[in-house]
Amino acid sequence: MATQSIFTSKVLKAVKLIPKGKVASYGQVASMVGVPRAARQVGRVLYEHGGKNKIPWWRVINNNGYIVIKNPEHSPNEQKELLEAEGIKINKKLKIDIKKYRYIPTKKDLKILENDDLYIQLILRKFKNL
DNA sequence: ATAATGACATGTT
DNA sequence: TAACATGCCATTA
Repeated sequence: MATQSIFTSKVLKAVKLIPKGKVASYGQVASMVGVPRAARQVGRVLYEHGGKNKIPWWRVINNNGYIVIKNPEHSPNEQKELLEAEGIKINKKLKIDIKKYRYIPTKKDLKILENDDLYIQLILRKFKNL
């Protein structure tokens, strides 16, 4: 296996920070690792690494609250069941009340991801207003 | 070095 | 509400 890029390793680290019973959006994870507009890249990382190294890939959904997984090894229904097993309610259209379940990162977690103080303040404000 | 790709996000119809 | 359009950027070809 090739050496992972900084971006990839940070994404994996960030996803592991999402607590059981909570979810985060792709764009949110991108912001957490310092590249706010790299949501699609977060999706690609999970496509490759989902199911490996205890990565809780199922806790990442899109910003509208929908399960949008496209991976032959992990179906939308599998993701739904994994989330329900953690106590999250999901309707028939695979929609989640993201306002209710969204993980708001802590300063400590954002420090772990090597963000500087100014940037941390910035994205904390951003997610608290959701 | 250049171009295409896509587990997204956001604004406009 | 849903469909469509545009912007994005790490990877890959």
